[in-house]
Amino acid sequence: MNEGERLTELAKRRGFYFPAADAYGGAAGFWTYGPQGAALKDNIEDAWRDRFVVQAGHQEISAPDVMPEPVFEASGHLDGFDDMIVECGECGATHRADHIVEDNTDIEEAESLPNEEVMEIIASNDIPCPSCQASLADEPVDNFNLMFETNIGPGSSSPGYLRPETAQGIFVEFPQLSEYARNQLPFGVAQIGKAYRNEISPRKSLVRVREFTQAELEHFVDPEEDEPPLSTVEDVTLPLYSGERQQADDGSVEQMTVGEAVETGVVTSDWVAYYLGIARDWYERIGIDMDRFRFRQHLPGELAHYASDCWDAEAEIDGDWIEITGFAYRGDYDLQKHAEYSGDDYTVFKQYDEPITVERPTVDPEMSYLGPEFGGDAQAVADALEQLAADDPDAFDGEEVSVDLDGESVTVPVDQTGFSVEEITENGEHITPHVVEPSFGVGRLIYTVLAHAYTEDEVDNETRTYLELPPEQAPTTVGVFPLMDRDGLGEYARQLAEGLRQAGHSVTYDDSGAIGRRYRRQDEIGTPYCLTVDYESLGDPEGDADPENLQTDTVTIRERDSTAQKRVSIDGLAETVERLVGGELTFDDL
RNA sequence: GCGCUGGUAGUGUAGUUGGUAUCACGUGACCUUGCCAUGGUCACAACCCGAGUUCAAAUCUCGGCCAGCGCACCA
Repeated sequence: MNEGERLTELAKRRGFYFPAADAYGGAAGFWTYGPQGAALKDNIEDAWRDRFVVQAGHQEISAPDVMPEPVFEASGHLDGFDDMIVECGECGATHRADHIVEDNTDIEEAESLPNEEVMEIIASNDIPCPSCQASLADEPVDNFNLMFETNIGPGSSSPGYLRPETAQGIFVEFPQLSEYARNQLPFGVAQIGKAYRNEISPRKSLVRVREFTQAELEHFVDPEEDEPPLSTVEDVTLPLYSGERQQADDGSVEQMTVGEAVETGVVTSDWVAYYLGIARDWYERIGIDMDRFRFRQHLPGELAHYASDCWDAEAEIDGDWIEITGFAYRGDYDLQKHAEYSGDDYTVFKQYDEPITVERPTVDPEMSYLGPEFGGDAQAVADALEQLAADDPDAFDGEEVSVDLDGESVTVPVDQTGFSVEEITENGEHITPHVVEPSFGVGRLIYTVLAHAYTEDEVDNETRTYLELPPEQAPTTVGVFPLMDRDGLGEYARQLAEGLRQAGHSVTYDDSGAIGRRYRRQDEIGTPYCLTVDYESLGDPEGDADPENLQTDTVTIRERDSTAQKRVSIDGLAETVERLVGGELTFDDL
């Protein structure tokens, strides 16, 4: 079994995740998180929230999963997510119609052409099926949209779509969100939520699915003035796999600090570099193996149309590199689009330190002259004069001024134009913010964390499987066991478990079978600590304990990774466990 | 979406001249067990779905669904 298979088996057996609706044959690309998986997902989301919202001083929102069509017309998903496909009647292979047209003709951007035209181009150019060379001349060109479509309300007059990314829910609400940020750049808005893509072929359990959770941050910045606090991350070492490195033969990763990456220009955007640094430490915190991790730069050909520089965080599993986060500098693309399509204001007013006075040439044409002189063209002449004043105020220096009207030059006396140069005080300007976007795939993070946490070792000549999860991420914090369920050990342990639960810990109580078996159960779900109530806890002088030195009201605490045990007092135990989980205390300190 | 391979208790598996299913782990109960999958007894639990062939289908045929891999796809 390879890593992925072992993980899938463990995930199903122990309740991390499994195919959804299996009773009805299931549906490809949909997974249910079981009790352990849902808890792990919550913990990872909480850790993300802690770092990218709370510590970063950003705000979190929750937008709808369904949005009306115009949102996706503006975002470009309606066209961009809509693939033109043509199916070969001979071999049945499906191809991107626009791609084969681009490959076989001089036409670029075939995607923007209507389907019928693409079909005609295929026929008239005799483009064959790339798989079997059969003629595609009479094959219809169809659309396949990766977005799930639905209807809002009765009938089909109001189409809606399940969002293919959470980001648009932030962009579309920018005017309101900006208001909440008191219109002060920079500010960040985060969202953790579901996104949906009707993928052609879901693969590799949680890696490519049709419904998934994204954790996205949209950091809105003033491109002219705002700088990331690079000094806080400049010494963080990044494993960078630049475009240049990818094209070189050895294809090796280069270890470089954030500071060096910015200085040498390997990462062109300071903002992206900043987030790579933040994210790298965060990945380590949630348990991703930094020896199986890299940041890969998008090659020029794979860059999205809106992005200038883009890096993916990738993790290695079974020799494959899986994208777990995309870091994009999206510029002002998204806000511009929504401004254009909605007509609303997606800018921020940026006040100057000092108001500035500018000279602005203006015209105030004498319409009672232009009207009789130019008739129906009078307004066009006035507009042309206004444009000329802005472009070339010197043209108004003489007695007459000429403007171009539909290729014809017309002349107007300057004294009829009302030309003047006004002094105007400007207090600031409207700018469209740029956006820096780290976008995390939560399911893929879970998959990676589990794969990297999966460990086997040997205890007393037996193979032991355990998940080396950081205590903070572990679905269950502590297992509580009586050594045996008799002589009051069980009652004592149940009370202990209850007390820990009331203190907010995620506790599993288990009195079934031998103690070793119970430890192994917890090992497999990554529970970092187990507490065992034994006879010494009760003050029973029988057995192993030194009767002269009985430590009543103590329990043993066992560490998952080392299987080492220590004896701790039940006084303040909830707090001790909390400090262990929080990393303020190590097991060795006990 | 195409192709290849596969689908048997919760998990991993055995099982082709067609006759209702093997083993292990697991789960539960009881006994044993004074700290790392103890031993014992008992119990629970499966042939992916549908159609066809047949007296009879886990087994043969067809279709579907699902999984893994390859191709394609991944604004």
